[in-house]
Amino acid sequence: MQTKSVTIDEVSKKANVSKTTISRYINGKFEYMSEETRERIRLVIEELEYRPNTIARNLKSKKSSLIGVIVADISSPFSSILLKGIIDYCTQKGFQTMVASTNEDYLKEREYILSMIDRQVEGIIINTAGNNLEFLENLQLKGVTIALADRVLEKNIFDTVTSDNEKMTYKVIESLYEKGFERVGFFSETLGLNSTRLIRHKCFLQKSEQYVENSEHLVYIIGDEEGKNNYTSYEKALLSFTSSNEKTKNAILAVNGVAMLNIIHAAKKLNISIPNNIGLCGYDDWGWTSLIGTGISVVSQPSYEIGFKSAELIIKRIDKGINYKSPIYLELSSQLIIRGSTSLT
Amino acid sequence: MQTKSVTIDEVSKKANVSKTTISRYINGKFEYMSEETRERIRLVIEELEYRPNTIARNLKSKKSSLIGVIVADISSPFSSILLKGIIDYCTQKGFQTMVASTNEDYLKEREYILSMIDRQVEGIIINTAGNNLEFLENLQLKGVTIALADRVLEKNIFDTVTSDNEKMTYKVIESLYEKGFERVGFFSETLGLNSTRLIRHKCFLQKSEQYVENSEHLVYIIGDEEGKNNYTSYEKALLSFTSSNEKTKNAILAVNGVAMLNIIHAAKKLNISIPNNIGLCGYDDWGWTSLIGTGISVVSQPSYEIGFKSAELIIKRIDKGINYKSPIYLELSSQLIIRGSTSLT
DNA sequence: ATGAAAGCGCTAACAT
DNA sequence: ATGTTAGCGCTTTCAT
Repeated sequence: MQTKSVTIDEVSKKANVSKTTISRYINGKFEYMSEETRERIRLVIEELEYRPNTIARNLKSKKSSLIGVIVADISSPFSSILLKGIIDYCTQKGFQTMVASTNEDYLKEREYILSMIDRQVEGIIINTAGNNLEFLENLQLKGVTIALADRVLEKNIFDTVTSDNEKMTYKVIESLYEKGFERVGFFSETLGLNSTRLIRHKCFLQKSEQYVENSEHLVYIIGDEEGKNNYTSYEKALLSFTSSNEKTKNAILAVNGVAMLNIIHAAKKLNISIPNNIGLCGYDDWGWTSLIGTGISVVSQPSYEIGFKSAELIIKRIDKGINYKSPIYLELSSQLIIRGSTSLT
Repeated sequence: MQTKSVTIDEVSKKANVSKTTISRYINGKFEYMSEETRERIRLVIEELEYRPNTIARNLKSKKSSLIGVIVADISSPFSSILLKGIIDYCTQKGFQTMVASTNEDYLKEREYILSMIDRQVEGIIINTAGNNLEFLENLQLKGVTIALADRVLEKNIFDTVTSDNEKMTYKVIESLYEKGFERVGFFSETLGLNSTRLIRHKCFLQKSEQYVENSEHLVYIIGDEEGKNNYTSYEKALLSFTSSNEKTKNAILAVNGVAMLNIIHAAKKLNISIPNNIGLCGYDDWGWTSLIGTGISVVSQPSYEIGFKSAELIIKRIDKGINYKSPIYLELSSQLIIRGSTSLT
């Protein structure tokens, strides 16, 4: 891209020293040269506007100061906050980030990861689309530094930062039934390989058993596939849920912010009032949740902190070398925020 | 990071050919070798799991297939959609992206841009924090390929993709007065160097003159500095606006989605009903805008397309070489969506 | 305090 | 159809 750029050679000639000395200068090893030389080099570099070629330095030194970041869906607010956490920490530590988005495709995930390794990234933070346990394990065995952000794989294999999904899912369901709701439905897009959705789903089933007979039929999956509990739209699912038992007090737990938004849209279209006709609670506390109706109750996730911490973990791992001890698993706390959408009057 | 990686040398030895032939193979120049050799190389590469070192290839070839992306605030939904557009196009064209966020700091912007150039990116897409006209012009003169996304600098210097801010600002103000509002206030965070805010502000003043005497005093800036029209919080500004003239029908134009959200929060806190006590209209149509109250009227911006197109522009520029013709300026269309927040009954 | 020389892993001009 | 050779721009021994 540069028409022609200044190299270390030109600088060394103009400053009348060897490339070695220039190299020492740009690496801050001033002990190896006289005050005078140092100053002369400084001036020449300034004059020529010399900037070392990072690519060339990397090739030789094997240090790229690059962290790869793989997110499953860059357009979701969750990812953008996660990314901010990651980038903030990395920048602060002198690392740059390469970002890719897999659109929930685990094959793309593999492709992007390999491609980043080819670029000599020093570590990779992954918000995984799933299904890549073996693939990632192999990479780690080969010396690739990996950290998982938000979405988990088997514990004790990778450094992982996530949130307390189990605990909060139990808590939110308990809270709903204790408030007096008699049926709590679980609404989600296709669970797929998404660990977060899978965990919330599993905990939903487990916890619901304390309160209802058959929790399976309270699950509503919105997606394209055939199968039981499977609907093609939020409206259909919502209609099915509300009509299947009109005499009980019903509430919905939405698997994430996107699902929650879709449910609110569907409810509005169907003229179903929240919380008068149905209660609603979800995950993700984005700026608007308190403004819709009497406010939507949510589990507020520490998205930024998950990003920040995962970056911290990976950079520490890089600094100390890969084998200093077993994987670290961090579970950050979410917060249950109760608003009007779950009040029974 | 890799414990030790396979190089072209090992492959060439194991395959009993020269490095050149391997190089030809990995660059797809199969015309230069026999079917037999080709197959032999294929097998060796597979066996050794050889992957070419991108860093080394870049150093020699001067092609990094990397696009730098600088956004002003990565945590804003606007940026994340913009980014998605950029990354989608780049990925599709075989480019990878390096992302940095300046937090609206033009000095950081400079730093990150230089650092990306040091990494030999082939082009840089910038959502500029402002104030870097001269800096960027100089870089472009030196051969750096630059495209601006959303925020503009002087026209006809850089490839630029933005939206029709002037037109839509006129249109939204016209629409408000035509609906019967008698005073339209303009609410914004500190304008700073943000071209989008500055343009909307300028157009607000211009257009408002058609309808009111002194449009200057209808501007409410929320920020830390001292100065006229300057408030420390949205609540104070809102209170000042509403109380300064209680007999007229008032409406607010919020400079962007974030400001809009803040105004709604403030109105709620102050028990000011939208639109009964005050009309509201903003920019950015994020999923929730139709769900708050009777819906918030907005100018919906083509954020994804701005990202996508700016990536297209820069990659075309890269492919054809820097000087093929004068800068391209693209203004994509926004859409005015009228909802309940601007109805006068 | 400074430099010469040998690479890092690859590409490409120029053989043959 | 294949190889030799000379780098890309830097870092890093090993000398002096």
